Parts: sequence; C-alpha cells; structure tokens
Amino acid sequence: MDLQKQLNQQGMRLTRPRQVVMKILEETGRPLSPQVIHQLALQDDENISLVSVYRTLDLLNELHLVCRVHGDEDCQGYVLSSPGHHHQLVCRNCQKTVEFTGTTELEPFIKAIQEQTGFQIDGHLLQLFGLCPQCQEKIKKHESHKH
Amino acid sequence: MDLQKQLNQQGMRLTRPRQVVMKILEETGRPLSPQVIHQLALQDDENISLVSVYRTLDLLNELHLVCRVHGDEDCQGYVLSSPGHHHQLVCRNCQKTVEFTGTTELEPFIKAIQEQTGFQIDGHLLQLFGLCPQCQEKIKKHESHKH
DNA sequence: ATTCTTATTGCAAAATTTTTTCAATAAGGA
DNA sequence: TCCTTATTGAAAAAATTTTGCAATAAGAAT
Repeated sequence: MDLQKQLNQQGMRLTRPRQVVMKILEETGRPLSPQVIHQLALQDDENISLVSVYRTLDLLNELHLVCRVHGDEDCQGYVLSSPGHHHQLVCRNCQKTVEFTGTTELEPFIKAIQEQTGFQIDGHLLQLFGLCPQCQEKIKKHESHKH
Repeated sequence: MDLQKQLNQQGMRLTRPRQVVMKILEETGRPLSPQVIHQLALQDDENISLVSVYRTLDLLNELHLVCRVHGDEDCQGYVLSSPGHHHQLVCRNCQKTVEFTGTTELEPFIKAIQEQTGFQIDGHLLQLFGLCPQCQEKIKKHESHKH
C-alpha cells in the first residue's frame, strides 16, 4: 500500500521529513544511522531536522516499514523492510543489504530448540553477513594485485 | 579456561571490576545494560565505576566472553556467552536467557540463500524469543484467575 | 615478603546520542 | 479556501558513551 494512504488511514500525515527519510533509505539500500540519514538529507538540500529523523524512524519502525540492523559491535542502523516477516543479509564490506524470507525452513530447527529448552518460542531475529557479489569481485582483484 | 589465566596470558589483569561484572552477569543470566550492571554492583557494595563497567564489557566482548542481545526496539544488553558459536534464546517476559547451538542445522538454509543471492555468507546473528517454562506457568495461572 | 613495572582504575570533563518542550507550520478533511 | 490538529524545528535537557590523566593495585621478578 501507498505510504500516503497508510498514514492517513491512521490520522497521520505524509510530511516532507517522512518522504525524505524514506527516499534516502530506498536509494541507499544500506543500514543507516539517524545521523547519517540526516547528513544525506542536508546534502540533498532537504533541510529536515535531526529530531525529525529520529521521530520518523520510530514511526516507520512501528509501522514495520524499516527495521534495525545489528552489527557485531554496534547496533543501530535502519533499512527498509517489506511487510511480512523478513530477514536481512548484510554485506560486511559495503553494507548493501538484501532481504530474504524463510521462516518455514527454520521451523523444524526452532521446534527442536523448543523441546530441548522448554521455551515456547514465538519470534526470532536472524541476520546473515557475508560478501555481496560485487565485493567478492573487488576483493578478488585486490588480492591478485598483491602477488 | 580460567579467566585469571586467560587475561594474564595476554598481559592483562584480573581486577575487581572485572570480577564483579562477570559475577553479576553469571548470577543474573539476563541481558543487562551497563547502567544496570553498575547499579547491581553498587547494591552489592562493590564500588566500581560506571566507566569501568563500560571498559570491562568492551573487553569481555572482545574476548567473546559476553555478547550483545538485541531487543526489537532497543539494542544493548550483555549476557555471558560460552566459547564457540552460540545463539541466544531470550524470555520475552523475564528476560532469562539460555544458549543453544546448531549452526549445522542452519547450513542447508544458509546455502540456499547463498545461491539465491550470490552472497558469500560467513556469519550470522540468530536470537530466538519466547516464554521460558516458568513464565509460561505464571501466565497460565494469571489467565485462569481472570475467568 | 618486598619491590617494581605498568595495566587498570576512578574522577572529572568532553563528546555524542537521544528525548522533551513548545510555539509555529503545514497536511489534508470539510 | 478554511479549519483542525498532527507534525515540525529550535533550543534545551537528559542520557549515554568516551577520553585524559594522576593515583592505584595486579602480578612478575627479586
């Protein structure tokens, strides 16, 4: 559904800051911190405030239009996410992030843990890390130059 | 291996703050923020500084003796983690956290994603959420009282 | 035990990040 | 075009994290 409608239905409004944040996340396709989003907006001559970036990210997060991505050390970083349950696959070199699904494939695994631990499992957080095709190439070339 | 030895081998020292942080994490078995760890220490009459808690957590994290746990909204929260690759299963009611292994079971799944996306996957973050046995009981009782 | 070296601490201050307040603005239904 | 009010931006407050440095104490050596 259209963001405009989705917001209006709930008495909310599609404002400039919200459009800008969405656009930046769409175009970048990488996890971005509030600060970085703000700077990119300024570079784009969109004078939105950092405060609005925070507020917008909170909102989009509640609407499940973005999700957080967690690195090993740092947390923080938001990427767009499609409706429904998805997982993130992040390039550890360029941070490009793609979604993938597959809760079904996880089911038997989760069932097993459930039985082992007695926990009643009802949610999960799964992120994969690796090298995207482009970065694999880059690094291959770089390696060959060394020798 | 013994923490004392592990530190000394690398020219580091087992200090009071480090012992205290470890002890609190061991006893609590739940993800704790630096602030909370600090307060628990003070309650225990261990006058360590918040700065040391931060520094200790960084250190333990590098040594892979603790790991971060990420909630849906917030990040932040450290729990002990055993050597080797483990995953965390967190009770969404009481936060009690247990580890589980099972990278093997994940392999075929990861392979599939790898082929779909062209990424070369070399790491992952997996956390499960649910209710621990005790909280399941509590909630069951609570429910029955309502009716 | 005692001494010596230096890793580590704690404090104070700085830097950074996030939240709050509130008047001014602008989104969008009427 | 008007009207209501959700949302914004600016400033300030609050909270979190990092840094500099002198004092301390861990642990190896004597």
